Amino acid sequence: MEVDQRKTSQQIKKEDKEENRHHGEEDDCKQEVVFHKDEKQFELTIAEMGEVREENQRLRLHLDQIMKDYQTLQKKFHDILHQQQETSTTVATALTKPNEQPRINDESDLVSLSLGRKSSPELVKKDKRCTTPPTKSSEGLGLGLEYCKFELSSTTQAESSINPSPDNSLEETKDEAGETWTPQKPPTPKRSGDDQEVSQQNPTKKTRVSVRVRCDTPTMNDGCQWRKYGQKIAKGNPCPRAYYRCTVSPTCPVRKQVQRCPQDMSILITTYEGTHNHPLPVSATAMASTTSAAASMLTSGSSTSGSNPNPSTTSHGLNFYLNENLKLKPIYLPHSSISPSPSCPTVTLDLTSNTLSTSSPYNYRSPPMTNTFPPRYSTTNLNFSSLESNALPISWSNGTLNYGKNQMGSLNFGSTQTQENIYHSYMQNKSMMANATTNNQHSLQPDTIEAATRAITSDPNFQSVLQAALTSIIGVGGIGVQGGGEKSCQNVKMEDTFPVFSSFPSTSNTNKCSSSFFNKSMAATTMTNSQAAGSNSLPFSSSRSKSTSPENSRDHVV
DNA sequence: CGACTTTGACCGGCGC
DNA sequence: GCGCCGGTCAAAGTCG
Repeated sequence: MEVDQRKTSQQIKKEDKEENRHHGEEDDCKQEVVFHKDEKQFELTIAEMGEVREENQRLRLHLDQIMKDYQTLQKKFHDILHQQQETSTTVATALTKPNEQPRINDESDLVSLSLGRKSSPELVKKDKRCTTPPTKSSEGLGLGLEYCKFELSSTTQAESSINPSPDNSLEETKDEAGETWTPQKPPTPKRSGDDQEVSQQNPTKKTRVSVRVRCDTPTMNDGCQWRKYGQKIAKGNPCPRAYYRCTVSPTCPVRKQVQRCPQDMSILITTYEGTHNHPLPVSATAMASTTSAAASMLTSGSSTSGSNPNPSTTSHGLNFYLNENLKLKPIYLPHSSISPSPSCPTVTLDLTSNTLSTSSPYNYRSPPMTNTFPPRYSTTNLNFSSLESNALPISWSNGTLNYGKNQMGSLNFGSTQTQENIYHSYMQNKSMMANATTNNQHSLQPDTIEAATRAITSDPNFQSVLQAALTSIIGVGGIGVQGGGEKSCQNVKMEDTFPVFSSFPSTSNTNKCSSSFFNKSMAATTMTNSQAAGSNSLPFSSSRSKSTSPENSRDHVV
C-alpha cells in the first residue's frame, strides 16, 4: 500500500515535471517557484506517509498483540469449559436423584460473561463438540469470559436466582420439564406467567443492565433484532418508555426498555433484561456481552457486598471481583451504589459524559435525577466517561485508545500495561478497598479514584467488557456509516478516524447512536448536524415512523 | 400477506 | 380493599 502511494506520488511528480516542460518557458520563474512548492509538498507528503506507515505498523503490532491475547483467552476459556464439563458430568453421575440443588448450586457458582453467547449446558456441549475455537468470522466476539464465585456467602444462594444469565436456569427447567418451552403461551390463563419469572422462580431479582448512551436516535443499535411490544409513559418522565423483545429467537427471554433521560433528552437509557439463549449476530455480541458481563459484575458485587456488615447504607463503591485465569481480581468501582433492598439489581453502564458543557448538565447520579428516579433497586454505575469535558476525549497514541484526557477517563484497551502494573494496581486497589471499607468514606480522594480507575482499566476482563461495550457503539458505527444513508450522525467515519476499529466485529447496520456518541465525544465541530437531525427523530412522542425510525433499518437488519 | 408498530386494556405488585 | 403504576397482551392498523 505504502509502496503504491510512493509510486503514485513519484508519478505525480514526474507528471508535474513534464507538465512544466510542456508549458514553455514564458513564466519560468513562476513555474520554478511552483515547482519548488510542489516538491516541498511532496516531501511533506512523503514524510507524512512515513509517519502513517509507522503508525500503521504500530497498530498492526497492537492488533497482533490483541489477537494473541484473544487466542490465549479463548484457549483458557475452552480449557475451563472442559474442566467444568467434566466436573458437571461427575456431579451429575454422582447424583442420579432428581434433586436439583447441586445443579442449581453449580449454576449459581458460575456466572458467565458469555460475551453474547449463552453459556447454557447445551452450548457448552456444542462448544465441546467443536474442539476448534470458533472462527472469528462467524462468531465475532465468541470469546467467553468466566466468572467463578469463590465466595459463597449466605446471600449467594439468593443471588443464584438472579443469575445474570437467567436462561441458564430457564434452560434447566426446560430440559427437566422435557417439553418445548413456549415463552408467551403459558398453559394457565395466568397472564403474567412470564417465562423469565417462571424460570427464575424469583421474579423480583432479575438483573438488569442499563446502558446510558448519548444518542439522538430512537433506539440504540446493539445488533440484535427487537420487536416493540409496548409503550408506556412512566410517571415522572414525559418521554415514553418503549418495551422491546428480542426476536432473533422466539424463545429468547431478553427484553429491553428504551427511554429517554428526562433531564437530558439526548441520553438514551436502554435497560436490558435477561440473556440471549441463542446465537447472536456478530454485531450483537458486543452489547450482549457487555450487559451480561456487567450483570455478572453486579451479581458478584452484590454478593460480596452482601458480606458487608453494614450494607444498608448507600456505599459509594462496589467491589467487583473479576477473575483472570481463575484468580480473583477485586475491582472497586467508585460512585456505585447499592440499595438496602435490592429487589431488582441494576447495573448502569454510563457511556455518557459526566460533565457536559452544552446539552447535558445533569449526571445520572446528580440529585435531580435521583430525585426523579429514586434508587428503588440496587444500582451499580459503571461510568465509562471522562470526568472532564468530552470535547476532546479520544486520542490514539501508539495504538492505545485514551478515552478522556485525564487518568480517570483513560481506558487502556491494549495490553500495553504489564502484569507488574496490573499487580501494582491490584495492590493499590486492595489497600484502597480496605480503606473504603474501614472508613466507609463518602468522598473519595482523587488519587484513590485514579488508582481505582487504573485498577479497573488494567483488568483484562474489564477491558474486554469495555471493549465490547465500545465496540458495540463505535465499531458498529463505522460500518454503519458506510452502509446506511441515514442523515444524522454520519459525519465521522470511524474507520478513518480510528483504524483499529475496523478490526473489531462490526455490523452492516447503521448505528447513528454510535456515531452520535463519538461525534459528540470527539469534537464539538461535528455535533451540530447530529443534534439538529437527531432532534427530529427523538422518540419523545410515539411518532409512527417506519421511514424515520432507524429502528427498522438498524435493529432488524442482520 | 407477513412482519411490525401502535395503543388501549388488562393484570399483578405495591403502598396506603 | 383500593388505587396507582409498571409491564404485558393483543387487536387493529401500517408498511413493504
